[in-house]
Amino acid sequence: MPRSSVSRDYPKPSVTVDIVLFTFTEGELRVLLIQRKREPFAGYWALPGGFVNENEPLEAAAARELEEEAGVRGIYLEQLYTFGDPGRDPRGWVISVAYFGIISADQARDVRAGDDAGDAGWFNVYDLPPLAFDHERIIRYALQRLRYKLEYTALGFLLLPESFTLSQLQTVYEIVLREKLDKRNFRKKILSMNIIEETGQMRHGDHRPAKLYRFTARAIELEKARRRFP
Amino acid sequence: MPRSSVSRDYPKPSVTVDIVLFTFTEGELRVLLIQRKREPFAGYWALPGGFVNENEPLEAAAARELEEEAGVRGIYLEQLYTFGDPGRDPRGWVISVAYFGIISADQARDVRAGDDAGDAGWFNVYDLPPLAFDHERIIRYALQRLRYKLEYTALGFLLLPESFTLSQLQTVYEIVLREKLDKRNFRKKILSMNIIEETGQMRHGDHRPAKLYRFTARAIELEKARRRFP
DNA sequence: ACAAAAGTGTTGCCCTTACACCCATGC
DNA sequence: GCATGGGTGTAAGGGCAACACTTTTGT
Repeated sequence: MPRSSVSRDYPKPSVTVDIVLFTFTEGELRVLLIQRKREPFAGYWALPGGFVNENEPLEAAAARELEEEAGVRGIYLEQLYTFGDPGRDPRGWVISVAYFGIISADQARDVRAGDDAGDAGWFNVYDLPPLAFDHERIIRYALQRLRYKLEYTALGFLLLPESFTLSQLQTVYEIVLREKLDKRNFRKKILSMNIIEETGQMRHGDHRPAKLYRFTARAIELEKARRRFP
Repeated sequence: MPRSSVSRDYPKPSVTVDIVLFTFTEGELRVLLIQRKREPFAGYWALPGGFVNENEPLEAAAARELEEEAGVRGIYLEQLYTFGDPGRDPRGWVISVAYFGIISADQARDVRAGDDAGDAGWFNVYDLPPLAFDHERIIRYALQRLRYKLEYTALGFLLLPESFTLSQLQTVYEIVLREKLDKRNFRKKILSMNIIEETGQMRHGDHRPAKLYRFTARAIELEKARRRFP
């Protein structure tokens, strides 16, 4: 058998990107889904995504699809996994590079269905509608990654609005990790990381007002440093 | 712009797999490289790998390429990252799904150059020859992953022969992590994990004989459990 | 005044780290 | 007998988990 060469005329796969975009609103961890207009899986909900253009970096393709289908830009994205199992797309040989993204509750409000996509909507990740392709599996994997990142990076803040209370932050952790946390220990841990600071403002609700915090520039630098690779 | 569809005649990329296969022999952490016979980069060393066949699972493609180019089977493999930057292959649009693998010193001895590839050789990962494509970057990333796995999984054993001394194991850790470790603390830590057991044999060398250990079935189960996803 | 969430410290335990000497063998 | 790597224990410090009450506000 001759050594493979790019110039041969062997079949090539279609390559897509799919994005699992998380946010946290109304006390729920939610994923962005787009309702499919066309077969296969017309009417089903699916992850935003689409075909990669020639000579387009993969992450750029993910960012472009998010902008086209949901009208959002400047999102935190990282590569999740590449799915290439035969049969994952009934149309033929399609390899999908899945991305994982986080968007703040503030930004999530700007999401609108794009021109060339169906309706866009945010769904509770623990209560999803039937999904197209292998997208449920992709979301499960992304959720695992999100948990893991929350456990030992400072990434939780990307899910929240710019200023937030410690109780809100704790709720995010509890819902993502699906476990109850001790209030005092949680506060100690987060404060000792030096990644948040008081804004000086208070949030007034039904009861005792709560201090508002924001993430420090340092937290953002830390996360960038962690991403120096690849 | 119409929504993308598989049936359209847009260009498709070639998709390859590249495998970063590590082993540990003669006191060095080594990577398997194949010398290229053809342009581009003829004469350069490169990662084993090649084109994915139609409807072939990606990991199966990686395993097949390792067998074709190096004659080894049954290797531990996991997906590393997908590289798709424009210009990474001078022949055109090529997306590569990189895999990360570990092979024991025992198995590494069976490696031979495959029929359709150039010479195969093991290279010290800290002293690599000039590499084709972006393969140096891929190896750097794989090395980061290897370190990270060693720090909190029991995967180091895959690099060693079936039975080994604690000093050998410590050397592996020291060379992979590039840091000197305390002998007593290292032993305490490894033994407390319950992942190795004495074989009852001793290794006789120049000096005081050393107990030989093997990894327990439990260690292997632990690692499988960790891989339940995706 | 009361309901509800905000906020606050201490203790015990475990795990990690630092550290130095004797042992068994080959030559 | 000596050179060489093999093998062993302990103490101090830091980080993590468990745990309950007071404060502040809105109604």
